[in-house]
Amino acid sequence: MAIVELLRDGELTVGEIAGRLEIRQPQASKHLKILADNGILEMKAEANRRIYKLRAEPFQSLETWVKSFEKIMGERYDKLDEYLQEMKKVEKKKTKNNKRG
Amino acid sequence: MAIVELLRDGELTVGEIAGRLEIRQPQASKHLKILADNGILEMKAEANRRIYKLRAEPFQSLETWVKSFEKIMGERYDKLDEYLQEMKKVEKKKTKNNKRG
DNA sequence: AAACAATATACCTTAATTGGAATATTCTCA
DNA sequence: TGAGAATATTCCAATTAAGGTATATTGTTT
Repeated sequence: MAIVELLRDGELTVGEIAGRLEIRQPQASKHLKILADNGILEMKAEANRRIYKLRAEPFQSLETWVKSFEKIMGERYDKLDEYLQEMKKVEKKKTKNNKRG
Repeated sequence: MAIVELLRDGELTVGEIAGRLEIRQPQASKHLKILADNGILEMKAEANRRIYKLRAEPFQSLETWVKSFEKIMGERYDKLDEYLQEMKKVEKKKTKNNKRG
């Protein structure tokens, strides 16, 4: 996640990433490999540098995924709200019959 | 993630979650606790059942986060595109002077 | 080719996560 | 109150991920 946040501002080499995150170069390489293998990052080789940057696609997919949840949760809230309205009516009736409100 | 996907369709008790995901009840409880502690789920106690459901907020935050990336990546693409146009012009000039194209 | 720079890999150690079985807790119902 | 149901907690083993150091690889420069 730190790498993803860092690359938000633009592409960087492995060494720059390691330096800014204060991790060692092999750690940076390992995490970058995993992120690239999973399609989060893309790499271009330039001389003996490897420049990594974010890929757009996973973020688009994630947004689609998140939106699908928000849609469903919104719908469910409507149902719950209706239900709660019903409950209030029932509660009032009960209260009338109770000694304490 | 399996629990989150499962709860997409509505709230469920611990036992139902364990059953549908084919995990044991203690595992379900542990994962549910972590998800609830981190604000992903909310729980309501009903007799001796605990009913878990998704909370909307983290999904909204996630969408905001994702969108901020898409916005930035979109802007960056424009810049990169301009840059690439410049590079093409430079490459053509180089090619004219090279023995091989 | 030799020295150097940047990065990737391999191997090992340590930390964190996950899963299992047993048990404690809380609630219901007779 | 006692039995049973549903869930949480504890303790332990196993798996997985992360971090370190050394070294291999690739490219550059002289």
